[in-house]
Amino acid sequence: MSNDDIASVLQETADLLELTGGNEYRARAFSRAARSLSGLDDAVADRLEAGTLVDINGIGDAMADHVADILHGGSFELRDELHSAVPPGLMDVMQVQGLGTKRTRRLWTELDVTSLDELEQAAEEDRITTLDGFGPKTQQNILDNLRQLRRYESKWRLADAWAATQSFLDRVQSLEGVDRAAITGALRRQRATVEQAEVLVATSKPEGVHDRLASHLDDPSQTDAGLAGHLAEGVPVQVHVAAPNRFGTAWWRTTGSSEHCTAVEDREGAPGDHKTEAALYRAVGLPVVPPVLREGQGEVEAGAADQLPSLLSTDDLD
DNA sequence: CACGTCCG
DNA sequence: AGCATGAA
DNA sequence: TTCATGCTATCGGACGTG
Repeated sequence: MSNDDIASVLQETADLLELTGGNEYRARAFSRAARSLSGLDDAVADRLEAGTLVDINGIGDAMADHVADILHGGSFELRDELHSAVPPGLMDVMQVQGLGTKRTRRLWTELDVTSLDELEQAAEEDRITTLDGFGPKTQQNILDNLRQLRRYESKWRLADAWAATQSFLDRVQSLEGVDRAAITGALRRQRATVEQAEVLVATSKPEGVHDRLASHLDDPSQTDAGLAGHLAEGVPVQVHVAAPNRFGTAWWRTTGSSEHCTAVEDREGAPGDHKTEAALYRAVGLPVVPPVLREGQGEVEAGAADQLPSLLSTDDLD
């Protein structure tokens, strides 16, 4: 449990307090405590141990107790109480840009909006403008921002998914039977957002590898080409398993995009088994196409004409 | 223009 | 809720 | 040291509303 994790529980409590119409100054106290903790250099757990938590601005005896509870069980009494007093969907409503605790509370109490769906419906039926202080622009902004939010729900930012996957890889690579493990899929293509992480594992003796991999995943399940589950950080992950002698082909195939793969296959048909991507591209008469370019945007034609753009790399920095 | 609300 | 201050 | 009391609570900019 990182400092930021603890801080977000406190901030959530502040929001819940305002959402339920509680004392706004009490809510601010939780906000301030959250801010102090997220900007703290040392680990909160250490501070708690040393008893120096109360030295921090905005943290007194009561708040320190709450923090201890959070560290121990992920939550604390007040927060649990407030949580059960608020419809679960209301927290989603607050994620809409332009909706804070005040407006969300009014939508809830005056229009019975308790979820994104109900919010959308209210806006479409022009009911939001019936509220004092909510005009046509506000209603339209709500609708726009709600749809914007929908486009990114179940999407992970590249950097977050990448970091989570990397720490999974670090553990997986040393597993018995794992010759090699690599990031693949949209994540390898460095898409700005990804729906899931994908990892390719090469193994020469598949027996038992599935189980060992599964033990590092949350809610693991068997799939056609390997297994699926969630990383500790909550990112959905697809683990593909392949024999080493066709690692290159599997890596290429799982990296995609499907448009890129189709474009390659349109030249020479489906590639055979290759150990490396370099061998695969050589076999189809193309230079190795960097993963970021494999989007089916003409990179195959460009490669065939030896016209691939040269990408910037960290080496280009002074 | 004054006020409330949201955001960072 | 935190914090400062003063009393028990 | 503990307890009781009273005072305080981030802030500036942007935007929409009436």
